[in-house]
Amino acid sequence: MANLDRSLIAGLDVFESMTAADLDRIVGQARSMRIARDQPVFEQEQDAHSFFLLLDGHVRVVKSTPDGHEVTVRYISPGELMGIASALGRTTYPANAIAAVDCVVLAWPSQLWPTFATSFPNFSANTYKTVGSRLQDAHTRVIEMATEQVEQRVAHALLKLIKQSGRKTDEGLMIDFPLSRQDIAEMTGTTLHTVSRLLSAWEDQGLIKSGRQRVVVVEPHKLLVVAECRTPKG
Amino acid sequence: MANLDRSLIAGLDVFESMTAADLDRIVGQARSMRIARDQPVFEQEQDAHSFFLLLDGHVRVVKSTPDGHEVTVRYISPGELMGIASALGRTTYPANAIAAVDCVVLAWPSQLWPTFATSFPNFSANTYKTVGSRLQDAHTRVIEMATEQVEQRVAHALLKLIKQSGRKTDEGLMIDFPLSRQDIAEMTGTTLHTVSRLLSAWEDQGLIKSGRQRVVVVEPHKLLVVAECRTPKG
DNA sequence: CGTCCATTTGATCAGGGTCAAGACGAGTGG
DNA sequence: CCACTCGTCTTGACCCTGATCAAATGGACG
Repeated sequence: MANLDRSLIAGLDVFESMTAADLDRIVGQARSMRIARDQPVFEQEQDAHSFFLLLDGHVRVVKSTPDGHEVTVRYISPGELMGIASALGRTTYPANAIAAVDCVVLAWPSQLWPTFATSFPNFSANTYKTVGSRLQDAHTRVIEMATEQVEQRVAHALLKLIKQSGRKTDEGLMIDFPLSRQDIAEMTGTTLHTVSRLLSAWEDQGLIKSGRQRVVVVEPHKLLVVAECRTPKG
Repeated sequence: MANLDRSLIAGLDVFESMTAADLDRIVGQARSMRIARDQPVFEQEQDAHSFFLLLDGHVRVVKSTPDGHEVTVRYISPGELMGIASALGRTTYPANAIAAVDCVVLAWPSQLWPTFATSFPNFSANTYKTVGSRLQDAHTRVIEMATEQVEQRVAHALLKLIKQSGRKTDEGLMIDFPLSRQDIAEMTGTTLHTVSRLLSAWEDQGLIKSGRQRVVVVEPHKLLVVAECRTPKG
């Protein structure tokens, strides 16, 4: 619980242009936690006692519907905030956050937020900028779901994932956490069957390589052509 | 441009628990504008010079895609903020805002936001609460698009509209601004043809009455049954 | 009275969901 | 080290929802 150093968070976007002293004050009130793969960081409808910063790993944010569907809202990468319900006046978390791999997170009690917001206006502004871009992302997804074919949505989803979590390998850009066909289906509003067919077709065309819970994009450029292909409705 | 009184905004959610003096200071820096029906309040990609409060009327917020699609993000009702890009660190508006009927709005220059945020913490917190619920709405729509049939999405859309803009009449709850089949289609990611067929069917069943750009929900309860009907995928 | 736009309705058809079955690979326990 | 099991992935066949194409109807307004 001790020995947290400001070097953990210095350099991250949300802490941009803050003094070392402020970073110390912030980090000093955090506790760090390890979350094992497939374990929740926080859960939908739970009391939002803390907000979090992902230091290492990848977290999947999923909303469950009453009728048993799961829709993946986004993946969180290292350096990103999550569970910031308190900054938006909510008292419960709106979704489940599941560790896609073993993770390390920092956690602050939610009741610190009002103090942080007034004491560190830069931090506050950067946080709301994050919120703004997530709102933007959500609207983009609504638009994709409304106007694009499944093939384009899946292509866009893969491109987004390699942009935010792509790791260069000799074969191409690998998504560096386990990602099943089912996971992709939950991101794009389709079924694992359709995703499987699409990935198989793309593999035949040499656009990607894939295996069990693993996807490598070999030809991002050509995949982008698929994603932007105009065969819309309307 | 003068004669703006705090009574215009007192009592609105976003100005909850603020003093008369603060309301005066805020309203004193606004200018009021009339926007004629079908005219823009602000436009996508434009420099976000101002943020707005809708005093009277209804505004449709629409995103246009490069390939000519239009997706309606939400309708704004009197008392709601809009164009608050500046509060989220954006410099341009993310969407078009079109007056669905003749409107009256208050406008503040965007550069006032940082001052407002620090001077009126209640106003700031309430604004971010609004942002939070819009993020929530956006995610709800993603989930609807991913898991529901068109019929259920259209039913949900109508129910949302009567909840936020329903006016009681002797026939039922009327959506009190012009709303075409095309408008409903743009909210739900379908076509005007499908919407027309659904509304016709519902009219035959006595759930609604409708006409040119006009929808009255006669049996909200039964419509809710349609909206919640479980015939999902997965 | 004529024009324009919103709406209705029918016919067709394909994208992709559903159902079904099997193959593959990883981890486990004997 | 091997057999077994379980979860992921693949692939085929079928069919339904809802998009597309086409055309007619009906108000509203000048």
